[in-house]
Amino acid sequence: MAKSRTASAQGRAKVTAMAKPRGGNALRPLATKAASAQDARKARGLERRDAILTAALEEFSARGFEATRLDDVAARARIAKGTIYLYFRDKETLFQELIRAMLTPLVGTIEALGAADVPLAVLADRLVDIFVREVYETRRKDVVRLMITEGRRFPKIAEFYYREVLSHIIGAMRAILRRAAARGEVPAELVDFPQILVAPGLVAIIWSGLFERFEPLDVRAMMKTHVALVLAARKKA
Amino acid sequence: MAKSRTASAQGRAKVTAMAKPRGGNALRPLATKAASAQDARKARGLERRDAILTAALEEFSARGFEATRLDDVAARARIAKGTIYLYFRDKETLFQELIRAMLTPLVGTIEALGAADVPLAVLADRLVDIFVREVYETRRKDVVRLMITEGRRFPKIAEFYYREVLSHIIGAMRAILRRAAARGEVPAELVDFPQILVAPGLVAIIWSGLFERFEPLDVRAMMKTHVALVLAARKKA
Amino acid sequence: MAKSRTASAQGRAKVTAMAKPRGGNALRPLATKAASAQDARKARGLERRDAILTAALEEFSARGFEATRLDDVAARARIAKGTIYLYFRDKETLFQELIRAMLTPLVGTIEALGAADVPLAVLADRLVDIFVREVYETRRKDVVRLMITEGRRFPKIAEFYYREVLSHIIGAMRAILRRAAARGEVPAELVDFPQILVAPGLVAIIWSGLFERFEPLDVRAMMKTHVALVLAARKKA
Amino acid sequence: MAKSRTASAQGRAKVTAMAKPRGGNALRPLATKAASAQDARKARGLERRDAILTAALEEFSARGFEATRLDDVAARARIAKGTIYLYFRDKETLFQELIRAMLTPLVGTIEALGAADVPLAVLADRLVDIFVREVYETRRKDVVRLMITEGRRFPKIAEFYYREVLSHIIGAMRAILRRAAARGEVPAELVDFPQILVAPGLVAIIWSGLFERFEPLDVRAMMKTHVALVLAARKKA
DNA sequence: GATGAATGAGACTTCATTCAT
DNA sequence: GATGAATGAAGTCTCATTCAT
Repeated sequence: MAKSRTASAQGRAKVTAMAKPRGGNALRPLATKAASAQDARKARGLERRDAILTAALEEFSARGFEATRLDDVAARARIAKGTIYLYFRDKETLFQELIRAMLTPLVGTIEALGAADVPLAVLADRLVDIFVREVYETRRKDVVRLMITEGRRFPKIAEFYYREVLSHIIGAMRAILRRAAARGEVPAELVDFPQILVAPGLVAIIWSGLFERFEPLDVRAMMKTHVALVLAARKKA
Repeated sequence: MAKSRTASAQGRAKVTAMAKPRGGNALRPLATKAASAQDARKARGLERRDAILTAALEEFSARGFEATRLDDVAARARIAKGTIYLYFRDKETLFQELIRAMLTPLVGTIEALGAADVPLAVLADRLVDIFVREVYETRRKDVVRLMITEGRRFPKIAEFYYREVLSHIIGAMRAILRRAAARGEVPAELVDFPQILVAPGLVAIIWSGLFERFEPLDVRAMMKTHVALVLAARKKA
Repeated sequence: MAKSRTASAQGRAKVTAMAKPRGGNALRPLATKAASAQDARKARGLERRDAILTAALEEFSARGFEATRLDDVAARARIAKGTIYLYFRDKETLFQELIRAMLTPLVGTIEALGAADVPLAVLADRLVDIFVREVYETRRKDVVRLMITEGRRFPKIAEFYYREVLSHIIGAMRAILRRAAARGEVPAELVDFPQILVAPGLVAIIWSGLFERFEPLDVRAMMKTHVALVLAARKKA
Repeated sequence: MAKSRTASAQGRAKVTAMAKPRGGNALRPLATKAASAQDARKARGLERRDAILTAALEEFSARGFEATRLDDVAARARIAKGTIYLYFRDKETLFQELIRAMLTPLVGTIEALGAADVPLAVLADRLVDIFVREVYETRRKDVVRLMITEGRRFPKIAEFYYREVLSHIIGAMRAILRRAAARGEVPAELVDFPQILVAPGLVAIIWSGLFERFEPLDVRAMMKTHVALVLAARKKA
């Protein structure tokens, strides 16, 4: 005589209609105008794929992997349930592809950053700006959040994320810190913990999802403060 | 194919095996020796409750809320599945009670800290030590992680956590920072972002769950480095 | 806009109520009166199991493995769908257990027959009788039919059937034929093809399922004729 | 995210690969050289139909009706899934047409046999030979097997099979037996059970699908033994 | 005619919750 | 209080069938 699984499953609004999958998003570079009929079909397919990924991101972000129903993803993407399976083997693959698709483009950007040999003060400002504009204020924030919240149950994704994204970020940070330390801009020990540099960003992402409504957080200001803190420590050395 | 439903339920075998719910855990202050038979019964009940909570923590931590089966919780607690419902209304309540039970004791400790009027250098060491010993190296780390990973789907818990725990921590931190700033120990802007102080701790918790296997992290060292960073920034002011 | 999968799926009557799972059937030797409450529970469980097996046999026989819905099996067994999974891992296992449960008891009987050293004329009569009474006129006929119709998609069952049942039957037949041939009761070549002895039985089972309505078949008479044929051939030798 | 649905469907690529529907198979008498363009088109259509039927036979044989996916049939026939529906109303019709197409040509052959007035010894040899060469060693064996395994769920096919094939075979056998009995070649009772004559053939077909791998069976030898048995019985009369 | 992307009904299976014992 | 068998709602995935191109 079970009635409903979890009370939290209530109040889930049926998605009746959604905005047409927004034009140029980050899921795919840019589809040049399709020339032939075959290309048109392929383009249509990619469009669908993107629509699914976009819908999936929203649902997964809102409810988490397990609680998300493919029915809802389909409704949000304005397609039939079965269509999802034309593009993704199963729910798990959809999730993984989502993470992959959203994070892959980041890698290039990051790599570039590590290479630039400019004063930390300048670079830090740039980093903060990129983080806020390219991650925090976009859907990528949700992907990072998903990574944090679901990563444990998807070791493969965690590995992918570590290998393809995080290790690069960490590597870039370390390179930056090493040069900064050499110039006396930061304490040498910091080189061992690039995570410290990233920490406020992650905390901001977590905070925004859980506590924003109780106490808003000015991310940019926080990160600037943090940067200032790091830079201020140099004098000591 | 005898239909004997007649046999009365006399000699019902006791639960095959009952794990002695581990001695002094953090779920309950201390059960003073039960005096009367009634107390004994009550104590037994509390023991059960604790066993369930402990088992639940392990399962929830390992799989997340949705993916956790009460079957497994019951098995781990060495009780029957139905018994869980004698102590908790439903799965969601169990989860909430778990968070509550584990985090409540923390509050007192934190409040105390905010009050102590000692140099930040001393206090910071103490805080790091408490965090590592009382959170990071205990199951409370898992609770914090659960808070992070599941909080979004349990606004009530997020609220409880914010109200009962986080706001106190933040408040204490702010008080500490205010005094430290007054003494010129830290830049004044830091008072607005106590989150920065906590960030490395959270990052460590997340890191430990996702990437430890790829790249281990020395939490204590990282936090000391962070503290040093914060303290080093004072000179500037 | 798919409408329905297969036209043949129509006209499937909903099983609203079924006769109480018949008393002493072949699925289980005999449940001696349950003594304790625990025994009662166990007995109840076996009863359920049998009810499921019985219902499954009927559904599988009527529609084949794939076309059978566990929903219907459950309805026929007067239990909830989920209950099936308390007794059988999945649909396939249910099917296999069904075959196993029904055929296993046969083995003993067969072994006994091969041992008896009596004139073929006598033995053959006995065999025919056993086949008709123990197989053809019982649900075991359906099991044999299922073996024939589904065996190809269940190599494991085919193997089980061959190893546990068929090879014994064939072996017994061969032993019987060998002795009969030695006595000059049958041509020696027959020893190489015990299948010939069994063939009319199988054909009868197939016939009964497919063509009975067009042209009834008197199994017993056919088998007697066949036996007579085999015995008549002896004179030649 | 280009939305170019504008491109017209001009140069649609032809099917990647088109298997030359095996030359002279049994599905169709003989396609006389197509004379006009219209005939060519029709011939092309028949070719397609045959390719589908051939593919269907293989898939149905391997997996049974329900478990066969039209996707697989299409892939095997090297056509698009939708094309199947240009030639057959639905899956069930495809199945029925398949049986029909394969069995119809047999009928003539059988009728002829019943008419020949030769000694049973001669005729029987001929029958065995025809069975082995025309059925057992061809795909028709699979059709007969399908008839046996799926017939129950397709009463219409069973009826067709009985009416168009089986009754003719039975009739022919009966005629043969009647004449043979009149000549004293077989016991008179056999006339009532022509099934006995066919039984070893069916058993061989079943055996080949299920147990061949455990114990091979020499069909021709078995059938010869069986014929010898039947003929040997005459002396008695 | 041919294609194959899209659809959506349907079936298996899981598991939170209940309740007779 | 405790048990664990039973329930049935719900979700994932499949695949026959349709239809725009």
